[in-house]
Amino acid sequence: MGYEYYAKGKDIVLLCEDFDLDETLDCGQAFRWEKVDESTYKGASLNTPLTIKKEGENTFRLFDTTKEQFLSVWKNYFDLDTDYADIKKRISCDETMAKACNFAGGIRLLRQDSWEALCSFIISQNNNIPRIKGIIARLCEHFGSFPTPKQLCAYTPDELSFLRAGFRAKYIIDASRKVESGEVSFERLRTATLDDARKELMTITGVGPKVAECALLYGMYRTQAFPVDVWIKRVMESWYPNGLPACCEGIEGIAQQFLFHYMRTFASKEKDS
DNA sequence: TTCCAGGCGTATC
DNA sequence: GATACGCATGGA
Repeated sequence: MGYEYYAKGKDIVLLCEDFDLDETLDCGQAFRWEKVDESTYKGASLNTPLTIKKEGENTFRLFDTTKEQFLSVWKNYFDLDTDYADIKKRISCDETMAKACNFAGGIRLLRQDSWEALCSFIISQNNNIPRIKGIIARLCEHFGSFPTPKQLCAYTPDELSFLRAGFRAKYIIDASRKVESGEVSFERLRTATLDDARKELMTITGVGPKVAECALLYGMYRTQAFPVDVWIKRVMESWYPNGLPACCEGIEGIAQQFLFHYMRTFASKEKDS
């Protein structure tokens, strides 16, 4: 288990199992990654950019990355200290879960910045992925990197019209104000009960049950959080009418990632045939 | 043209 | 507390 890494020139070479770039970076949990060729993604976490390329089976290159950057940013972001082989083994307690884990075995739950994730999922509501990515790209371009709550709360919705975020502009401003003032505290959200954390997030205008759940799972690594969208609704209706199996307890959100991917591909194949 | 996209706020009952 | 409807924008 685990991973290894070493510096090679200006880059970091990473040896890591259970890691697929498409399944992890292009699956709707993060919106700043762009596929630049068959094996390479370019993106960022907050203000740290990265180009990462798959160079071989379980081998990746992180371009222009120091050991310090790798240890302080990317090791955590890609959740490298978590043993996904062990997780998949644990949650493969019935045929459906086993198939889902086997189908997209390289999914990892990213440990994204809390603010960046909250902001991104506010933008995601009633929206499609290309547009979500466009709005976030314009946001980062305007501020030079992902804006802090302090930077954003100085703006009015009109001044953010360049984002073309529509009715969501006022929502991200309200979020920035509540985070900046401490009315919403990520430190609290990470340690509070899940229900208290949900309630606190939903004091933000434009944050309902779905966005709160996504922020908790993708931005605070609250692995019990379980966002239910149309795909997961289908999963539950057709495969788990009585809820997820007990082996998923505590990591329902990670199980959700595997099931989401499995159902989407399953459904598109049904459509083709 | 109309519909829809990883929803939410508001009005109404 | 349940249900319908509008909402900005842009691609299909």
